[in-house]
Amino acid sequence: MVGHRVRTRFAPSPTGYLHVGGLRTALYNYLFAKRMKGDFVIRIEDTDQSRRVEGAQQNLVRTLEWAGIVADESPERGGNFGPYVQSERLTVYGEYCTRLLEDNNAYYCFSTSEELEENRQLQLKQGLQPKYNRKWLPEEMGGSMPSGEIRRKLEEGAPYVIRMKVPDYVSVWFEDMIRGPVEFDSSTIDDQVLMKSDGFPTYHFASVIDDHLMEFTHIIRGEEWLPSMPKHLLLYEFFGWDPPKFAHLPLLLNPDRSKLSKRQGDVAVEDYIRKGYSADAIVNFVAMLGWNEGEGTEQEVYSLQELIDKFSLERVGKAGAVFNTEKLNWLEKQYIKNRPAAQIIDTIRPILVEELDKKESVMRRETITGDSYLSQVIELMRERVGFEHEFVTFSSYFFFEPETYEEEAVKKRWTPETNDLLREFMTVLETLQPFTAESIEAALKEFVAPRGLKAAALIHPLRILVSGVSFGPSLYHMLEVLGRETVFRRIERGIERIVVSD
RNA sequence: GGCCCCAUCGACUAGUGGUCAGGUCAUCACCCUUUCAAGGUGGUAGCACGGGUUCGAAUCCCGUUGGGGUCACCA
Repeated sequence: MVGHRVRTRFAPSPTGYLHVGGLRTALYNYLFAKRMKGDFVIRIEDTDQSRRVEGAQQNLVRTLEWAGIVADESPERGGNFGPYVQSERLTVYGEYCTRLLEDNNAYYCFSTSEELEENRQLQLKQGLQPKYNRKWLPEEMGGSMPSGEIRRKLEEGAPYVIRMKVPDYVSVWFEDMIRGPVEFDSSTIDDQVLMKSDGFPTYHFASVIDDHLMEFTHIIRGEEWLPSMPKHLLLYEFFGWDPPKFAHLPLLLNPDRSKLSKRQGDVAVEDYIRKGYSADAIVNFVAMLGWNEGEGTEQEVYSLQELIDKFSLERVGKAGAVFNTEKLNWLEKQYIKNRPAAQIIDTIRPILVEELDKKESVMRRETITGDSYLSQVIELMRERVGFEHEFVTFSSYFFFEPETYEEEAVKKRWTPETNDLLREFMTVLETLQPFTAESIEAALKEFVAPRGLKAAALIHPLRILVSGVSFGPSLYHMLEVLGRETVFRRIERGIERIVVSD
């Protein structure tokens, strides 16, 4: 393996959406491969036809690519080690299975599921660890089944599975890149099914064969696979292959520290995309769940390229990490604060257009969907939104007339004189040249001073009339962006509609 | 239950024998301020426990406890 080009893989089964844990596994595989100037491969593990979901494979790849994780080899891109879908590699598994059979490392098993279950219950009742009873282990392999009986069943066409013969009492050892040395005793392992009765291989069998044939140098996967390491290692031994290096990643956890699962929150990457999280933030966040650069840095925000430059398996932690989205929210804001306006416009304009199709606005559509207007809105709002779509929804008053006026705020900011003051101030605004934040501010202060009023006496009512709410960006800048015409319209309409309850 | 993995603030973590145990998120207070944010300053908060080893342990060893994973013809 030394000196070979690094090759890693992400091997999901196409059963639905991309799990955030899966995203992290894929990401670490990708980062490691790219860091080492190697190849990252996607292989589809569809050996369970019953769980197959139409379109899942395409969705998986699409979501990965959304995150910036692009495979060098995959079912859609091809490559020199294909096919990359296990259901298209059945003959390969058949050949290697035959080899195991011939070498007496595997055997036919005709036990029915009912029989197996019965046996399991019996062992449980006796206080034993449930384990296959090796009923069909042939005599010549140390079992009690005569070869004639096996041959008879085969000729009969009886359904069967093929099991690996796990040697008794050998110890299996390997060095995990994250956990260090791990040792197992073969006596605790069952004779794992390698080929199912439908002719498909099990995960254990197919993945070992493919990992070898596809020449992966490093297998980076979730910790839930650690207990099946002895089976896999034994298979490498049976075939006389050098196993790749292994790294078992700590799990992503629910708030209660159990394995991250549905029902305790969203686990699909697609869920987070739908909520408005960006690839930048999700990738950054998920990368930091288990990995960090180490001493000497306080960096929290990393681009994908920076992650590639700095990633190493040595700095992956061993303990599980709670998937707590508080920090993800903060990261999302960091990215919004720094993202070029043009890029934000690309994502919010379609959202805005959709809104405008649903709900008419008195504002000129070409203006409010234009680059110039939108980038002004973005600069005013980027430090105040949590998601990009909030540029449209949270600050809808930049696009639509306010329909209601925050009741509490009106109550707090209105005095009996307020409306008259507002009307007077409008005459000032009417002729103000130019209509800019600076000139509005100056005019307002000039208006207010001789009357012995504070600027706030006008500022708050103006904000409420124009936006409907008591919070938002700098009032002066907001008025400038909205423009004189809109500001006037809203003040006039607002004064009529505001109900001042004493 | 067997086997395996893990254990620093509420969360993510730095730390590899000598640190006032550091940072980020969240939280609290204050500052800034027309509001809301953003920003700034400060605070609350942690080495699961018990034994060793050592002049000295968050760091090394053992045990306990706790948590998790896994024990399929699913991956």
